[in-house]
Amino acid sequence: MAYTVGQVARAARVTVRTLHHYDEIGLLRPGGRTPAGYRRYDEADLDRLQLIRYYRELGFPLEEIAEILDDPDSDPVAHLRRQHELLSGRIGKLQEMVAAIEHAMEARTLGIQLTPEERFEVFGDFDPDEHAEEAEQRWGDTEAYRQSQERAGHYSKEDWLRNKAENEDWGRRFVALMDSGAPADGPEAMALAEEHRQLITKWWYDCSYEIHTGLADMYVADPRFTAYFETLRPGMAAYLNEAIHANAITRA
Amino acid sequence: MAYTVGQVARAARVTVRTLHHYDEIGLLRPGGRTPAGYRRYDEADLDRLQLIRYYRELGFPLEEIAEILDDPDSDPVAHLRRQHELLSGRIGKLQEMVAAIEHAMEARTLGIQLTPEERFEVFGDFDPDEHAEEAEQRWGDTEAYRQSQERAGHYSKEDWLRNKAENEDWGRRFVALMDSGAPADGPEAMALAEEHRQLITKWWYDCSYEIHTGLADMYVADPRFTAYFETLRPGMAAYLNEAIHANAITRA
DNA sequence: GCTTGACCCTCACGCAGCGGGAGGCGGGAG
DNA sequence: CTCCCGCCTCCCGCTGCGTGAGGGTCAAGC
Repeated sequence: MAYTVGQVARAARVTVRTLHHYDEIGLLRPGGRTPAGYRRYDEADLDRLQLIRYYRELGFPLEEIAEILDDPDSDPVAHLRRQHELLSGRIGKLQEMVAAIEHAMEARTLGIQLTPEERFEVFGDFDPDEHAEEAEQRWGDTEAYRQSQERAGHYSKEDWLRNKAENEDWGRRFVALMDSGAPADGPEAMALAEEHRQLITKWWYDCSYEIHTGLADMYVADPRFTAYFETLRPGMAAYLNEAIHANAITRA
Repeated sequence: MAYTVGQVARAARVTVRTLHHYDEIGLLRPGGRTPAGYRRYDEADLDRLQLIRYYRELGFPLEEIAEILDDPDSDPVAHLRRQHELLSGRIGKLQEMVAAIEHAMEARTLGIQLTPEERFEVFGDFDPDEHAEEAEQRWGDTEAYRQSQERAGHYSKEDWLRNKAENEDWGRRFVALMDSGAPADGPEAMALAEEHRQLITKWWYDCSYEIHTGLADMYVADPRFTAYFETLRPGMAAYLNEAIHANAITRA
């Protein structure tokens, strides 16, 4: 069974030009040609093109793909296996990016300023030694700097004010609940935790129970977030953390 | 607080040249310059660069990023929100690709040939009508074609033979179990299901319980896979499916 | 006050990975 | 025999930087 460039292009969702290019640079030479010079692709070519597409999707340069594919030491299965790993890695990285976005959004709502490193942390590993030491000199006394910048955030719009009002209203009711002595895993605390989750969903993004517990853990893990809640009411970070977890468990 | 190009470049994990480029094309103009002409970046520039990096990671061209960022109708939060959605979408797509890879690997182990469309299905939506009708003419009578190609697979190597032997051994024992009249959710069936999972892990990729049940469902959903198991022993596809599910539930 | 080394500046050319068009041949349907 | 679509081979253009060349700058140390 042989296919023309156009057929292959449509099936593989690439342009004819791309196939020409791959032919030119020797990455994917069609199995043969017709007397008139038309390219004829066979099954083996499709196999190869499939692998090429996956490697491209993963960001490999064409030359490197050619090397990988022409390596006699790796059979077709090895490629699939490898791509499986690479894809899993990519997914993990993207999930980190999602977490970073959530972190950034949460920081904004509370008016907390992130350090330059934190903003870009997710974009790659860099020498942690270099970081730990240089950070102090390069970005100044970060803690003091943060304090000064805190709540200086980047507000905008009118919605923003309503959002803030709703948040503060929720905060007052939450503090009142704590003062009442109600348990953190009781129905009232869980109700307010749920309301918190829905406030996030309403104003920011679709906050699942999983994401919500992730945020809750950050509230007690990241000192700046902890500090924020502790200023509202001592013990609030831990109390809120427990309430969110209790809520997530019973609702999910 | 102002930063030099070098500082920003290190923090954001881009090159100085890239920042120069962004300045040139107007995508990211530094907040100011020193008397000597040195670029000085401020916090707002870092904010913007962070967004740029995320959009780039998502494959947006620079010009489009500029448009998006300079759109007065979308505040900073809207960007984060948007990126959150886009990232989630990307993750979903990659997960489909992983599933496709697993599908391809499984097809290979059983010597089943995929159609050209199936190979590239994951790379984008295309008109399903066009597909359903044209597929028949363009790729020939697919069912007959598949039959003829079945088991003509792409074998290689020596490991391959050992793998095959182990698989067949497992198959014999599984058929024997079925003949014994043991229930599909009984301990022996679950033990063989577990062994199946570990064979995949040993020879192909790390097969979690989740992936395993996904495969099991494919065995009864995709007629070609069903056919394969049914030739070994009528009723085997459904029986194996149940065993795998039972195993996954009790072990996980 | 002078050197040194790390950092900054502005051109300017180059390269990958195609996009897109020009100009021309091939082939099957009518 | 003609029409039209699909194929062919140049070839120029674009994006997103990499990589110097050639030359100023600034903080540190002597």
